[in-house]
Order: sequence, then C-alpha cells, then structure tokens
Amino acid sequence: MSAIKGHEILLCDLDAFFASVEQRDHPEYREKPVIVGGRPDQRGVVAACSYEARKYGVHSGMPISRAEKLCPDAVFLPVDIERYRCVSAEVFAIYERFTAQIEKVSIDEAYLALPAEKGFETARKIRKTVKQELGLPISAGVSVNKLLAKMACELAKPDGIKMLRPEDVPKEIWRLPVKELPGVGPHTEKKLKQAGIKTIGQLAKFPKNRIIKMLGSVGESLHEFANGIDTREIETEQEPKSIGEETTFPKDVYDREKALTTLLKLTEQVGYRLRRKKLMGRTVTIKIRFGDFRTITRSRTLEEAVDADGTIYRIARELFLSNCGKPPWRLVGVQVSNLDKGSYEQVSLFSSIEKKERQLSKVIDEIRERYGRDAVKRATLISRKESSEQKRL
DNA sequence: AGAAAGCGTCTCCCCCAA
DNA sequence: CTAGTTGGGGGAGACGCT
Repeated sequence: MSAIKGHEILLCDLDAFFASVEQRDHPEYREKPVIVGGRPDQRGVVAACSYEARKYGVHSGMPISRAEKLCPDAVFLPVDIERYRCVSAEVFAIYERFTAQIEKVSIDEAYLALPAEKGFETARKIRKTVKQELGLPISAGVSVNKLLAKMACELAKPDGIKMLRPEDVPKEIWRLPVKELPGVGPHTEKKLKQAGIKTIGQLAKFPKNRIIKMLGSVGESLHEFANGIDTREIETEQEPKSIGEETTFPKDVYDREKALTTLLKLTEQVGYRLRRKKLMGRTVTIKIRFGDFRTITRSRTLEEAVDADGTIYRIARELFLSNCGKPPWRLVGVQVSNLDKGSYEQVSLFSSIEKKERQLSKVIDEIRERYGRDAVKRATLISRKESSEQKRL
C-alpha cells in the first residue's frame, strides 16, 4: 500500500497560491475577493482566486467575464507568473530543510517523503515556517502514499493539516463525489455517471474490469485510487518532456501574416527556453484554435534535435501554412518535444547551416539579455533563397 | 446561452518491421 | 503465402491542473 516502505508521504499545497501572494503583498486586498487571471481587458479564465471570491461561486478555469458577473467587486489582477515563481522557489527552499526527497508537482504543490512517523510533525513545522517566514497559508496531507496524502490535503484545506490512514478510507473518502479523485475531470466524471457511479465509494466497489472497459488503462489506476491503493514513487528528478507556448488573440485574427508573426514570437520564446535549459527537441508541433473553438495540432518529427529559432520557425511556419484552413483563428501555439539533453553540446552533428542558425540564436539571446526583449527583431518572411537552401538540410 | 488561458502529460490509434 | 502478434515511433487529440 505504501509507495516506499517505512516512509510517509506529505503533500504540501499552497492555498489559492497566486491570490495569496497578492494578498500578502497588498494588505489592502486582504479579506477581499481577489481573482487572478488573464488580463482583464482580454479573453481569459480565472487562474486562482482567494477564498473570499470562492464564496461567490468563482473557481479556477472559469471565464473572467463570468467571474465578473458573479463577483463584480472583486479585485481582478493579471497573472504575474515571474513573481509567483520566485515565491515558489522560496517555499521549496524551506522544504529542502526537511528532506531531499521532494517531487515538484507544480508551482504550488510538492510531494515529500519522510521517515515513518515523522510525517505529521514535519508537516506541522513546514506549515509554521512557511507562515512565519513567507506569510503564506499552506495545507498539508500526510499518509502512506501519494494519493492518500493528496486526499488528506484536500480535506485539510484551507490552511490546515490532516493525517489519513488507509483504514480511514471507507469513512473519509468514500462519501466524496468521484470528481474529487485526482485524475477525474469533467469527461471522466460524465462517463462514470453514466454507469451510475457518483461517489468514490461506488467506484471502489464497482467491478474493476468493467471500469477498465469504460476508461481504459486510466480506469485501472482510478479504481485502485478509490480503494486507497497507489504505488507511485516519489520522482525527485523529472526531466521536462516538452516545452511550448500558446496565445489566444484578444480578438479573432483573419490576417495570415499577423498569425505568423505571433507564431514567430512564440517560437522565439520556446527556443530561448530550450537553450537556457540546454535542451534540444526533435518534434515541432503547432496548435491552431479556430474561431469556433475547434482545435487542431499538427506536428513533424525531424531527423535531428533542434533548438534554433530559425529552424523551429521554418517548420512551424510550414505546418501552419499547410493546415491553417479558413480564418478566423483564435489561438496559435508552438511546442517542441522529444527532448534530449545530450545533443546540445555535440556540435559536430550539425550541418553548417544549422550551426549558423544556432549561433545566430545564441547571439540574439545575448543581445536580448543585455538590451532587452525588443533590441532585435527577426523577419517573419523567409526569402526564397534561404528556404531553398534549408530544404537541402 | 454564451464563453471558454496556458501550460503540460497521457492515451489512443495507426503504421511499420520482425 | 497469409494472418496474427508485438513493440516502437509518430501523430492527433483528450484530459487535467492552476
């Protein structure tokens, strides 16, 4: 039942993280509903909201426009992800004082492994330290595996702590609706409901093979989760599998050049992030969301891993042009996957054109780091000569 | 009825080779 | 020779989370 024998698992989760940081740094926002989300004037959804805002029925993922109707007096703030990342790093530095076994789940959430019997006491200390040193509310769940630690934390929120033993599962977990189970989103919830399954307890007692028939391999883990069984280990070092960026236009776009310019900008940011992490990737994927919300992705996998803006953009551009269909476009995105750390330094592998592209990207990185993002600009269009040269790659 | 971000990962399906 | 199996890789979309 336990992921690691003789260990306890902690799940630490900062409460309403983005909103809490804002309330901490702006005392005037405290006790008020705070809604952090996409820029107020543009289209967007709620990324985080304070507990005061939740009272009005606001929750993450909700369109900002709807949140405004539910809670017009709320403080609406843009997502300042840079700052939340800094604060998050400070929180993780506190975790480090207690254990090296830390798995980062997201910006505000981490699993920690601790020796048996130490879990609850450590969770208590972590919460106290985070509150004292950083002034942030944080909840913690303690149990024998990840799933139960997570569920314990959900029950502890907000600003609480809870220990859950496997024998508590029937009493404490089974009464909850299935959507409370991690991994059950709206789609899975609907499928389960069609089978008459509404609570975690009903799922736990349902024949496992029928759940698997309904949900495939996810069904198997969900059924085990419902019974408090989870064999996942703590993964302290997880390499990213993809790096991508996407953006929704403030207004639907009909102009192809405008869409391409945006795609270039996104590509440059993705390329920059790759190079900073010394990663390269073999698969380039673009994403297009049309005016009617229909969304497609199209990808191409290359012979060699790439990290140069020019190279990535050339592929992205081709993919866009051959798949863009009819405007309007609502969103475009670009992603590089099939990542590989090894190839970054292996200069000899690259053709001379690719070497030049990589050099150019790195020079641009330096200029931008010194003089700012707008110091250099790349042309969207690729000259005929250049593109025919590239085809020989 | 109308509005719906920006990440990232996982799963399913297909094709190919053995 | 044909059909089925398996495993890997690629592509597309589903899905979940903050």
